[in-house]
Amino acid sequence: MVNITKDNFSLEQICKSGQCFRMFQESDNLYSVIAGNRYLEVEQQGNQCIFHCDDSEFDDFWKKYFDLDNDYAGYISRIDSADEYLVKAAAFGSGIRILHQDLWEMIVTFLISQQNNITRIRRCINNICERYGEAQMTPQGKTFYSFPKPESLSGLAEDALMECNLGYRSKYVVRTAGSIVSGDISLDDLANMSYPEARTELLKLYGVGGKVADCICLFALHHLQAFPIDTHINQALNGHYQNGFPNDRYDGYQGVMQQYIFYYELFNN
DNA sequence: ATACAGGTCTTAA
DNA sequence: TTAAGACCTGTA
Repeated sequence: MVNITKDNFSLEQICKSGQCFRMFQESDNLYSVIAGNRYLEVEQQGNQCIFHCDDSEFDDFWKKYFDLDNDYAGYISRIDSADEYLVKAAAFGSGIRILHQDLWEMIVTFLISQQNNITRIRRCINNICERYGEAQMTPQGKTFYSFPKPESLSGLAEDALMECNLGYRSKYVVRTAGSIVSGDISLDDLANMSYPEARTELLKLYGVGGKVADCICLFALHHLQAFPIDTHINQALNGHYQNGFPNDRYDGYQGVMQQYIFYYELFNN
């Protein structure tokens, strides 16, 4: 067990924020997270958190996964006080963190996310994990499924994932898996690229456009300057930033602001 | 019923 | 180069 005190950290907000679809609310204050072959349970009450793992696993993996060493209070403090909308949005979602998630998982997840809703995206991810992932066992004897590897999906018929409810996105995922397995696109190379390089490279994948590429850059590669523009963000831009979002002011961490806006647009009544 | 979800691709001017 | 249309499917 690892017990920490942390401000600007909310499991509830992270779970709802639509960046991770392998995090589940088990009860009021208890959440579970699957990342690769790892399974974690975390409890939170106020700013007190208990991670159900040992010190070394926390230090080696989960601390980075939850971006716990980053100064989110600092990001919030630098918000233009004249920007009432952003001030409110950041206050509303002040416990959000940009997670460090697996690159391949984020590619598939955000291929599936397009023209889709969060509830259904969760179901799609669960379906492909149960159908094509590997069954794993927690020390407590609970079964969970790992995320399927590219090799597990690349050989499928292009419409095979429609049985997992992916709809027309099935062929995007199957073809993209093929691009990875063939070596046409290298996950290792992507991980070592700058934001503009990685974004350009990701756009070569079938089904990946600008918005999905930005989500992958933000949630897997941790390029915090990525600013995915979807239908909700567009609405906010039209309503509050008719001269465009002030990227210069938030240079290098626009992605954090994007998450506050996205979360506010979705969940503020 | 009908519009809409964390869009992208294809085709036609 | 830009602009409509098509696309799976559950939810409200």
